[in-house]
Amino acid sequence: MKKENVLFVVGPTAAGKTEISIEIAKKLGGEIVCADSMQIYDELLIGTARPEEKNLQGVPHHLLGFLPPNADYNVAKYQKDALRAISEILSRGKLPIVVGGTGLYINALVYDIDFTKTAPDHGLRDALSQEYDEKGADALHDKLKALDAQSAARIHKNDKKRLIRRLEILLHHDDPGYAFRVPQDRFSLTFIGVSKRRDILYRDIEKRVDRMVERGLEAEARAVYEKYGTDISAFSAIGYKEFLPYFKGETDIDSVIQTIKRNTRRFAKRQLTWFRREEKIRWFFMDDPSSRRANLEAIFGYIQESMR
RNA sequence: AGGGGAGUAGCUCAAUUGGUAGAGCAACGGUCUCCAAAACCGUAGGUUGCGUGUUCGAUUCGCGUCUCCCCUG
Repeated sequence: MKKENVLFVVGPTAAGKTEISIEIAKKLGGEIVCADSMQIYDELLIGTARPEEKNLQGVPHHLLGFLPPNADYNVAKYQKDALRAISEILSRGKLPIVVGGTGLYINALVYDIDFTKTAPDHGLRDALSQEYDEKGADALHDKLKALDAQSAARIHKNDKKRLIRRLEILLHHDDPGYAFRVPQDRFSLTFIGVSKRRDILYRDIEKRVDRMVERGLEAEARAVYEKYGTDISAFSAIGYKEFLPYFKGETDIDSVIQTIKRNTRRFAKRQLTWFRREEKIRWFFMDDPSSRRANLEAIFGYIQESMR
């Protein structure tokens, strides 16, 4: 039986994924599934560059702004939600187009990862965290080495979060051998990478941040801050957390804007690093707005060829 | 013009009594399987403005020169 097609549109922030994915959806009869860890939250509109309703052009979008900012969310939940959205879209005979720049969320759909047998144990995590702080990084890292040398080699001792998570899994299942990065085989996947030459991407990031500020980013960040405080994962979004010192009167707005630009640039770089590893991605560079049409044609061509 | 101060990494600045240069930011590479716009690791970069003198040895001291800043005219 022929596997069903799922299209992925990935790439760094500010490269133009949103616009292109809508064009693809219109042309191929698709529906979009958000794979962006911050655009899933409601009330973060400007700063996450979430497409506005009026710009969706009738293309159905899923998992976009569907959670309150104080929701407790993670990859495991995302995987479940996204897979459900994908099945629903397929059942309507439409093409699912997963669009976003959150590599981990993408991987939860691309690789065969079962989160259900490794549910988080917060008590154990706290205990391990305390042990890490008291006995030092080496102590926990040695512990991991004894249980699973392979993971220990991959996880740096200072990477507290992963160290603890890995130990958590191992202490719950004494089987250290788990398959890492095994491709899923339910769907036939096609990957479009949308990017720009580095200097152009950086320039466009700065322009976009300036535009966000003009559109009222400060007020939006303040509203989220006053309503939910800082202790929610949504407030770790770039474009929000940077306002904290400003709200406390410790710095001026210009330095906030500079920091947002800097953090966005760093973020884009990390995204590029992440996706660089995926060899199946076919990259398209949107450096020049005047060649937009030609790029779209090339993308359509590639999709057609790939999904045959 | 005179007096004073400063020239060191792309930027802002360090460098104990002279022992051939460090940090933050920026840049670049990488990791990533339940907070991921998070968290973490790493790399590179400088004829210390230029010339000259003293010295075993000069970013450091002397002289000259160029540039910038401040003050006075």
